[in-house]
Amino acid sequence: MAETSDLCGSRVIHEEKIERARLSALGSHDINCVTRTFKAMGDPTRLRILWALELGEMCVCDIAALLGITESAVSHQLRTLRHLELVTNRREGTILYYRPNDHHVSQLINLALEHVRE
Amino acid sequence: MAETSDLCGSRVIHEEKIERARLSALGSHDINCVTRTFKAMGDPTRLRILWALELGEMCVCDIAALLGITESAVSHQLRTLRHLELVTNRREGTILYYRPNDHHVSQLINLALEHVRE
DNA sequence: TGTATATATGAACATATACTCATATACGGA
DNA sequence: TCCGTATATGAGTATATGTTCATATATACA
Repeated sequence: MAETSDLCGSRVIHEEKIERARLSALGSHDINCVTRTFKAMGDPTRLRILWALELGEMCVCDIAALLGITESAVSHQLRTLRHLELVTNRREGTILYYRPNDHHVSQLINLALEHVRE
Repeated sequence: MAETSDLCGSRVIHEEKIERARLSALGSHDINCVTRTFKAMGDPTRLRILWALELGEMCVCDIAALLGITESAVSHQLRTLRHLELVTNRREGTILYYRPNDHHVSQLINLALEHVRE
């Protein structure tokens, strides 16, 4: 039976495991960035936008028509995705064409699909 | 200049892009499952738990000590991760040892890390 | 310069969710 | 069977977040 000690008000059964985990733990910056990325992809509207853009660039009103929601809602979500550098855009007159920013987006979605379909 | 038509109250500029996206869109079941998976990984507490477990199985109170939160909070989050089959456990007496359920978990985190570090 | 189109943004509201606290369950040992 | 340990669960609460509505900005064209 493992020894039980007490640290910071928490019971600690396997100190060496905790120490090992503490040493390889991600820094708060990494945690925040990765968390925000996953959170962004963890919303049905944003996930459907990202998946659609993998087929090719689309403008805001087309995405709105595809998803059946307002252009304002799409624009808000695109801002979130832009700030996380998950999408980027190019302007042609008054129209903004959005596309995925890098190949990680589709890789992440396909990995998650593999997971849930297994 | 592209033609503008109207469908279901939304402006539609590029009907063929919308149709193409509609045909390859993910079904609502896939969307729900993938969304829940990303949402689960989009929380700092759960992400730190998943990352720690990649080093080897840990029990609830060790995780609580590592993260500096209550065992109740850890247990609640582990339930979420269990239901999504992101983690699994084995019992040894009264102690439950948790570990990642499959290799997708670390692949997803490492991909996201690549993205935010680029 | 004035108007129309396409998108962005701010505030407000309704819902979702992460944690806490209290309590319940599961297992081992006396 | 009674007690202690380890974990699970339910209700409540504070915070976060997705959408809507109203308004602002940017570009094209007359």
